[in-house]
Amino acid sequence: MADRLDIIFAALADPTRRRILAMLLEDDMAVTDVAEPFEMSLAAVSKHLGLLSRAGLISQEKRGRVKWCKLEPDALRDASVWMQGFGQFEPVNLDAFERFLDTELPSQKTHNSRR
Amino acid sequence: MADRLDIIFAALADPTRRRILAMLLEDDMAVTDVAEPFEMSLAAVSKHLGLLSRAGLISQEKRGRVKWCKLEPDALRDASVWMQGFGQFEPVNLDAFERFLDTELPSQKTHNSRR
DNA sequence: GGCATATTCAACCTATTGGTTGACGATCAG
DNA sequence: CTGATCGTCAACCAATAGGTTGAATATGCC
Repeated sequence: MADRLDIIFAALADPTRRRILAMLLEDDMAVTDVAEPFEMSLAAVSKHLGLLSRAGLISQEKRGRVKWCKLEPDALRDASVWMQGFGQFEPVNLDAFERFLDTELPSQKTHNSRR
Repeated sequence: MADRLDIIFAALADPTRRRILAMLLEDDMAVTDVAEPFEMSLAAVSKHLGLLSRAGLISQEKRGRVKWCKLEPDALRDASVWMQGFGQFEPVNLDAFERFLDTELPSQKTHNSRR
């Protein structure tokens, strides 16, 4: 009964998960590497990734011991369509997006080791 | 500490609240009229409206006994900017939006009495 | 004043969320 | 085989979300 949009918006409503998505925007990452910059247990991050995966926002593929996480931006299209129906939004302002990334990715250390 | 985007996305993650927003897209409405099509108490709808208001997605203005609810589509801009940074979304597909409205506004009886 | 209407508040209940820890299964390296 | 690494699972916990009901507060009508 829970609508697809319910799940997508709920997934986006958490700052940890939005930060993960922003990280994956740069590159695919292993679960352990995703978890590294967060001050919480690996299990907690694993749960967040499970939520993102169930929402279709990322996909996960296991190769060997390592499970790679990949951003699936297509899943945002439904939500984006829904939202844009409400407003005559200005043409996309990428600068504003950069500002969001800056606030949500503090202390931008480059991880993505071991590919 | 709860980010503005947290609150906006959380507000959008509930089907009742999305349906309310879609209703307000047509016209401003009094709290009682907003609540009418829902199978839940007035207090519950009032809480939902409070959440939407705190998220900035609607504004509420009391005139006499009646509190009028008004859509504030501007508040969606931040979230929209965030999302669009992730994808090269096709130009807005209004037909898709209409489909969402159909699924989220079942049995479209026209309320908006007593203005 | 006295009653009806519009809306919120307060207390409560249950389910879900976001986190923890410890044990576990899989896979790779030596 | 042994041991380390990768990731999930299960059980638990505190806080929040979404709903209820009943009382309370405004306001409008006669």
